[in-house]
Parts: sequence; structure tokens; C-alpha cells
Amino acid sequence: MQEPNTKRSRQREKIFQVLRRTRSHPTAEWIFKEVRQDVPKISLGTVYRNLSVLRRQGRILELDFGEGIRRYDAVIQPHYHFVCSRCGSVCDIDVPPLNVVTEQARTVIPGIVDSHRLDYIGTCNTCLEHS
Amino acid sequence: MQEPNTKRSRQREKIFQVLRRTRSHPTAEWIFKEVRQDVPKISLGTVYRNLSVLRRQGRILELDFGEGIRRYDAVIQPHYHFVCSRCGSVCDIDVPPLNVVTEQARTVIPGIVDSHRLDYIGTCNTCLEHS
DNA sequence: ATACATGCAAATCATTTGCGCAGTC
DNA sequence: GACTGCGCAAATGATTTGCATGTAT
Repeated sequence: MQEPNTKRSRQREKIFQVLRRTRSHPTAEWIFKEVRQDVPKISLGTVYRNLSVLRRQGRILELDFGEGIRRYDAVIQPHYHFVCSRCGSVCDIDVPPLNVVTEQARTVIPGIVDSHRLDYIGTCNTCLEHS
Repeated sequence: MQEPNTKRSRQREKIFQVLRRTRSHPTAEWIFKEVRQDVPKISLGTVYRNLSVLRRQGRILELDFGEGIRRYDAVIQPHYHFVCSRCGSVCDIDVPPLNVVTEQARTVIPGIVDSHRLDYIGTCNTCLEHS
């Protein structure tokens, strides 16, 4: 878990803890505000730098749903997402990843497939109620 | 195909043609350079504005593979993509979209699913040869 | 004539980076 | 003590926007 050339730091561990405690796939800005409550002098740059380190260490995932904002996830087991196109919320989907899908495509794909990513797009229950 | 409050323009049609002629899922910058050969005075802002219009008209798709750059595609029929994690190239996958995938998830998802998006991630043949 | 579209430049917004100081091993 | 990480502020890079002018209908 410890990368070469990597020391431990209060800021980094706090960032990781904050991310573990939420299921909301937050942005760097959100994490920054959250961590600042415990570490008031932390800077946004530090948050970005550490999110980068954590991703390189494989401790977190970096997600992107095409909004031009990056989101982060401490759940690193392969899983799919449901994205609400109305409010932008993202939630984890409890369906076992389908290796079949990858197998079927391997034959057609001009290269080697390592993994796949599946997003469901729709409208979440909260938004449905409010309409 | 004609949206209300939308006139025809040489720039917009040219941008659309350029996008139709390629299978490379280009960025706005690439489209800009391409269109500039025919319309030398076109500005990058115009390219962005028109890509936006074309997307709202449903004539093109806006894609995002988490590189922080937006890509565009004139193939609007639902289809999947193969992304090379080494060189970043993107290619269309000729596998019929699996409604099954969506059906299976509907039961678990807290909302209404409109569509899904599937990306295969791996290494393309070109990169495999060069290594 | 009346919108709508353009070119240009400046503004925005998320993210990255250079620097001198501080914390960890 | 050597090296890594921090806070700060400035830089970057993609995309957006305001404005005066040009163009399609």
C-alpha cells in the first residue's frame, strides 16, 4: 500500500478517510471543504495532489461523467454506476460485473481489452418525485 | 432537423461535414484546424458554439473519456467504444447494443433508466506493435 | 428589417505547478 | 539530515461568453 517515494501525511490520510465515509462520489472541491473542517489550513492544491497520489497507489478511483468535473470513489472493486441526467447524482449499482460482455467484444476489438466501464443514464427517484 | 431560432451557416455545415468524414472521434481543436483549411477566418469559439448547437439538435454526440478533453462523434446510433489507455485513441465497436444489460439492471436501479454507455478499455493493436 | 451567427478577446473554471518552508523517516 | 509534502499563488488548458459587426431569411 506504501508507494516508493511516499511518506505518510495527515492531510492525505484525512482525504482518504473522508472519501471512504461517503457514497456520493464527490468532487475535489467537496472533499476540500469537508477536510478543511479538521485541517483548516489545507489548500485545494494539496487535495488535488493527494487525490492523484491515492489514485496512483490504487487506493481510490477517479471517475468522469462528462460534466467537465472529476469525481472520486473509494470503492475500488469493479462496479457500475447509475447517473441521473437531471440532477447529476451518481450511485453505485449492485449488479455483478459481466465478464460475458467483455468476452463477446474481445473478438471484435482491434487490441487487448483490460476492463470495461458501464454507466446507466436516467432519472433518479428523487428527481421523479419532484416533478 | 432545423431547430427553432436556428439559421443555416457555412461554418456550421462545414464543421458537421468534417465530423462526418472522420472516424477518429476528434477534439474541438482538431476540428478547428481541419475546418480552417476551408474557412481560414473561423475562430475556435465558433467551433465550440456550433458543436454545442449540433449536439442540441441531436446531429452529433459529445463524448468524454475522462481525459479532460471533449470528443465528438457524428455516428449517433447507439454504439460502444474501445479506448486505448496508452495512446488515447477511440474506436467504434461493432457489437449490437445489449438491451439485456439494461433490463437486468432496471430492477436494481433507484430510478428510470433511459440508456447506458459501455466503454472497453485496453491497448490497441498499433500500440501493441510498437512495444 | 430582424433575428441569429461570427470573429475576436477577455473571462471562467477545474486542475496543475513552482517555490520556499515544514514535517516525516 | 535528506527527502517528501504543504500552503500559497501563479500558470495552464479547455471551454464559455460579451460585444460589435456580418449574414441569412
